Amino acid sequence: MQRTQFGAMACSIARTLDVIGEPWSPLILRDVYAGTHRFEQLQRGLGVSRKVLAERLNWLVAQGVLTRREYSTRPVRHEYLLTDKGMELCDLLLVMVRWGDRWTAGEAGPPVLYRHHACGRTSQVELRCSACGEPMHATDIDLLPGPGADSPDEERLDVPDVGASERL
Amino acid sequence: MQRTQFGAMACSIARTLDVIGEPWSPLILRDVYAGTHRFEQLQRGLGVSRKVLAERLNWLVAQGVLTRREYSTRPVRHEYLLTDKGMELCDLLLVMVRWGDRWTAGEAGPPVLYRHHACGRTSQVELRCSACGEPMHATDIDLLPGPGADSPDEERLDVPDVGASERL
DNA sequence: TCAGTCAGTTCCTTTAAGGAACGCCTCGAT
DNA sequence: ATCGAGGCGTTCCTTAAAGGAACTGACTGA
Repeated sequence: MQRTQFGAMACSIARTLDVIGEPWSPLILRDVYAGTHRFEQLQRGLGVSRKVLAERLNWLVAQGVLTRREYSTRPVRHEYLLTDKGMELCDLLLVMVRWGDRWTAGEAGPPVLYRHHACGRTSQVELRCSACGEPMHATDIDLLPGPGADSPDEERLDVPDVGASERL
Repeated sequence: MQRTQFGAMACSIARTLDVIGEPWSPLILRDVYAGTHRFEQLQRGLGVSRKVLAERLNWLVAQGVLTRREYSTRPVRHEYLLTDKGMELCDLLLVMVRWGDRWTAGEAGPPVLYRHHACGRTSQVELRCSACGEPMHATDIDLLPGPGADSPDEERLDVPDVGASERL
């Protein structure tokens, strides 16, 4: 498949995809978050091939999203736990859940409900502006080049410039 | 690659991935959101192969995330626009941006800034509970089986049961 | 008439996913 | 002590998908 590496792009979306964009990675994250920490359980629960699971776990550990913790010496056995970095990635899962619930759940309704500790109620996440606290959606936003933008280009805001050769 | 279909799983994350989980799809969505609507521009901006771009665009149109609008008869030319369903998917991009900015941007800082129309300030999205309005993160949540759950299993909450044969 | 634009499509090569088998270590029962 | 099962990978082969370049086809403008 010889897949393009997204990590080098000057775009936080591409760089996030570099970390969890591979097939299965978000589902592995979901299961670890939901309490499945061991290789065998993950493999059976997901139905993913052992080869891919091993690759993904190594990658996620290398990226600092998961940690490997020894839960048994002799034989040495590890389990996989979320780091802070990984736990924050789970916020992304919550937003995926909201969209999936809204647009793909259909008649049956959402397969999982989320109860908020603070208020004890079953609810969903909502996106709000960190500055004013009002709802903030993709429609309510202007894009501006930030300090990490790599090319002061015309109107191409977050389009990566990897090749940097054919400009046009 | 003979990839597993996620769409059939009883999990909103898996079903969302089925829609935009393929490589390039989120970046295509990003560019359409940022104002790139035509095949040629998308292809050049992303550096994706034309074959894959055509496949992805067809899929996203089929899923109702994008619409094809004719902007020229003779020759017939279409441009790609976000539907409401697609625009709501962009919320997901905003959350990816926040994580990417925080964990992958490094020294250079975020490549793109977001200005909130309502308050005019440059800010980020924040996740809050739709019921009580307080911050709501993956750490603040309990998972409960919902109406759309497919198997009243033990503790495996949102793990799909596609095989349904090997239970253990 | 000829180059150029735009949107795909086709073909070939390379790489990744699926899936099954195997390897290795250890514990527990016979 | 021997056998089987649990747990965690690794290896191998097949199949499918990504990359990339070339090609088609309908137009435009010089």
